[in-house]
Amino acid sequence: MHRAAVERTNDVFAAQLAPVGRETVQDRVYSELRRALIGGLFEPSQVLTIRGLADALVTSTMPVREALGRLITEKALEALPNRSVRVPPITLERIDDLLRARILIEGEAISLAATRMGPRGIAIVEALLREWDEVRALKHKKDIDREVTLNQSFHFEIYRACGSAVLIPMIESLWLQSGPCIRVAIYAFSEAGEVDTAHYHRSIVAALAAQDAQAAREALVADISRPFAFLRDKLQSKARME
Amino acid sequence: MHRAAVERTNDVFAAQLAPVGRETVQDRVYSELRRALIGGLFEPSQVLTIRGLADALVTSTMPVREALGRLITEKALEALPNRSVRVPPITLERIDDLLRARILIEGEAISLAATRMGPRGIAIVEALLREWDEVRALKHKKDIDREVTLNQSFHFEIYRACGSAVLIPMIESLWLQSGPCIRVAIYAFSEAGEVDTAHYHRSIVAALAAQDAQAAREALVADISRPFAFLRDKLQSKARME
DNA sequence: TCAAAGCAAGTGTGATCACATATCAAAATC
DNA sequence: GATTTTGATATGTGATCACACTTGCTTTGA
Repeated sequence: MHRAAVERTNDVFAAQLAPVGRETVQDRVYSELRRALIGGLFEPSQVLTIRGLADALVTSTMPVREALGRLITEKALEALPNRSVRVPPITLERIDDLLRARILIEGEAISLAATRMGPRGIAIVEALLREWDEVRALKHKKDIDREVTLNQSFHFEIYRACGSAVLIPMIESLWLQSGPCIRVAIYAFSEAGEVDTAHYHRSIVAALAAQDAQAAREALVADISRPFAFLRDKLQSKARME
Repeated sequence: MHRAAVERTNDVFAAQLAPVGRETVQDRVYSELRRALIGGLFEPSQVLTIRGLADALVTSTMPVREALGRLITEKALEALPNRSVRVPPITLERIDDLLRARILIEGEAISLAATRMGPRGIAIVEALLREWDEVRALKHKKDIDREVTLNQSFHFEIYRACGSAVLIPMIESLWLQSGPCIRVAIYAFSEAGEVDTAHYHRSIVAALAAQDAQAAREALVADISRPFAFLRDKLQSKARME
């Protein structure tokens, strides 16, 4: 076929056809497992099997085993000496360890973002906040998954502005690791009567709009510390009862 | 066989037989590739193929592809849109990004370690320093690999004392990412006449022995910043020449 | 009655095959 | 002679098979 003809063809369809994407099955499995982990769909200490997940995801074992291997290297899952793999169990030490790391790294990221996030970025996170308010307005239906997703978008929209290709994957890894814990904390919130989560987020946005890095960091620390503190108390009281 | 007979057998051999270990082929491949990456055996931008590595490591493709996948998720390698994988190229932004992250996280780790590392830990790192001096004494043979290994042991022996199961894997990931860059810097050192690396390490040990977290952090920052600064200058002057 | 042996189902690991795509050089076409 | 086409080779991906190990239950034997 002549070159001109090929380009003609491209021109005709370019506007109408969406790119079909080149995502592999493995990528989809990996993304799906990540989503499930961050969303807290798996419980701490839950054992996962390759064939079980392959059946659930309607694929063969191959993409699943590679995805599991990747999640194990980022400590989102844990390889037992039996060669079986499970969601890491919650311990007090792990909670404190995760919180400290998150404060350190996400605090740094938001400090950087405070000076680099333009009005356009601010507008986006403000829109996310409004969307969240709408979800919370119709309270009758506890759409926790939706809230988790919005919270994630809110935070990562900010972190993205820090412009670090090194820090952001680390934060993702930390969210992956704290996902199963956070889920427990969220359920605890639901039982205990929810505190105003939105308040912290509004403080964060205000600090970012003022380009006040220190205030943004402090508001963020308060925001991410709260569920961890909640979870910590819960675990301790449970430990006392036994 | 009766239980008593089994235990008799165990008693007889327990002292003589070493545990045989349960490492999989995939684990060995992964470790070997990590070693090569941290040691800078691969060059930035070098493309790696599954079958090529499998031949070089004398295994099949299966363990290699899973190891590559794991290294890609921790950003030690990079997946190109062609689906081929390469060692990430060096850019000025990436160097600054990596250095900032390393200062942040390794600085925190050594601060924690300063108060938690007992005299026993101090003795170990001092022994590593003496071993290093010996290697440097016979200077005629530039045993760079040995020095890289000793440097790694020195740093991670300290980080191990911080007691964080979250921070340490992150530091390993950062070393994996900066390995290929550092190798370039080390060669630059060799050409430019080496500055006294040992000085910084002695400062670190002194600060740790005095449990002075702030001084330890500052000495560490100086230590890890130096090769990055060197590499940075080298890249900039090369960029000017083109 | 109870512990030990044996068996069967389940699971992870590694090897191999089939297939789609990428790459690159030779050949063909203008 | 430059550009396109074509074909051979190389490479990543997914499926399937074979094997070893684990696990839990049943059967056996004292």
